[in-house]
Amino acid sequence: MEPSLSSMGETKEKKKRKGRVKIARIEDKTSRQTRFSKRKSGLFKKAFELAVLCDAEVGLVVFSAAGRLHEFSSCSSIEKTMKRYQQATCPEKEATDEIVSVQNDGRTCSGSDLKSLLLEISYWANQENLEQLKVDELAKLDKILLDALSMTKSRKKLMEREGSPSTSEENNRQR
Amino acid sequence: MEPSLSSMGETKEKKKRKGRVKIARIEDKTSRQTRFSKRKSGLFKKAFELAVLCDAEVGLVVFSAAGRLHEFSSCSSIEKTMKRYQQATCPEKEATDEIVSVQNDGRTCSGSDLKSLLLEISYWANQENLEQLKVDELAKLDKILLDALSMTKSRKKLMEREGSPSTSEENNRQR
DNA sequence: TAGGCTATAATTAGTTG
DNA sequence: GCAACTAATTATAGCCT
Repeated sequence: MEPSLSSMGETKEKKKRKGRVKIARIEDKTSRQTRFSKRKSGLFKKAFELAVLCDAEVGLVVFSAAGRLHEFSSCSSIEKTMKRYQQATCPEKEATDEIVSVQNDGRTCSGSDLKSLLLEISYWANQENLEQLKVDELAKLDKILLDALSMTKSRKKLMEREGSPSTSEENNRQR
Repeated sequence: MEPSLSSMGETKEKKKRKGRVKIARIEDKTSRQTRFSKRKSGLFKKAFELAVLCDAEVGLVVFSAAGRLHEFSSCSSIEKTMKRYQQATCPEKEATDEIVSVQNDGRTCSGSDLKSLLLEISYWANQENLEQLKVDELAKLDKILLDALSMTKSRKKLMEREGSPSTSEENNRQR
């Protein structure tokens, strides 16, 4: 079974999966396509199972890197789910798209909201020209990361001290 | 509720999962909610991984049995994905444009690592119970933030050394 | 190119605190 | 009802046909 080229300069084995899968863009096109096909099947299966097991309504839309559309819907159509989605989110239109406009001047993030920091980061993640950030942009991103980090840090400390979350938050629907 | 194991010297099975999971509506309400919570997390994670690994655009909307909305988007907003979906499914418009088709292709790889990290962070931003992260989850997020930070740091250093504001060497493969 | 195989990684059902 | 743990199932990366 062992073909040739066993001259590996590596110190370790190179046969089976070496360790945990690194979640980063697969550069090899063929491999990426294969992975996409397999993982898409898996994702759809999971979506289906969630819908059936838990009596949920699931709408799922996926565009491959090549731009091809794949969809799954637990009910008659995705559009139906989408309408419901819009009704649920648009009694008052806010958030979502507005994230973009949250430009950080440096002190807006008073540290009370980790989520908004992370959302801000996700804004940067979607920048097309991430590779060509200018120095000041980079500095901004840097600061946000630092802020988020200090927030997780302090929260961790808090939890260790208390030993219990003790967040008796309401489970009722917020909006 | 099983009091305890009196005689566990048996050679047979313990009383763990008995067999494959049957995909059918979970009747017990408590159990259903628990399963929902766990599986929803899993589904979102898979969606996120597909997006990053395969450079896909994923939009996911879930309504729980109780009618609560949960959403995930690999880009800034689900609505964006939805617009693309509608364009893709309604060819009756006209063939005016091929806008949708080539949007994310041909990105450079130098920014990919940072981008992946930021995307990973945006996955956390989509977590609804961000306020109540568990210790190990918090640690994970922490690590990602640190990674991203070290990456912005090193890039900043690189830029300072070169003295040019941007695109010194990237100019070649600007496509 | 796509489908199968298999060992290993990852998810999760069931339970306990 | 959530969080941690464990065992068992399930998904899948890497090969191979």
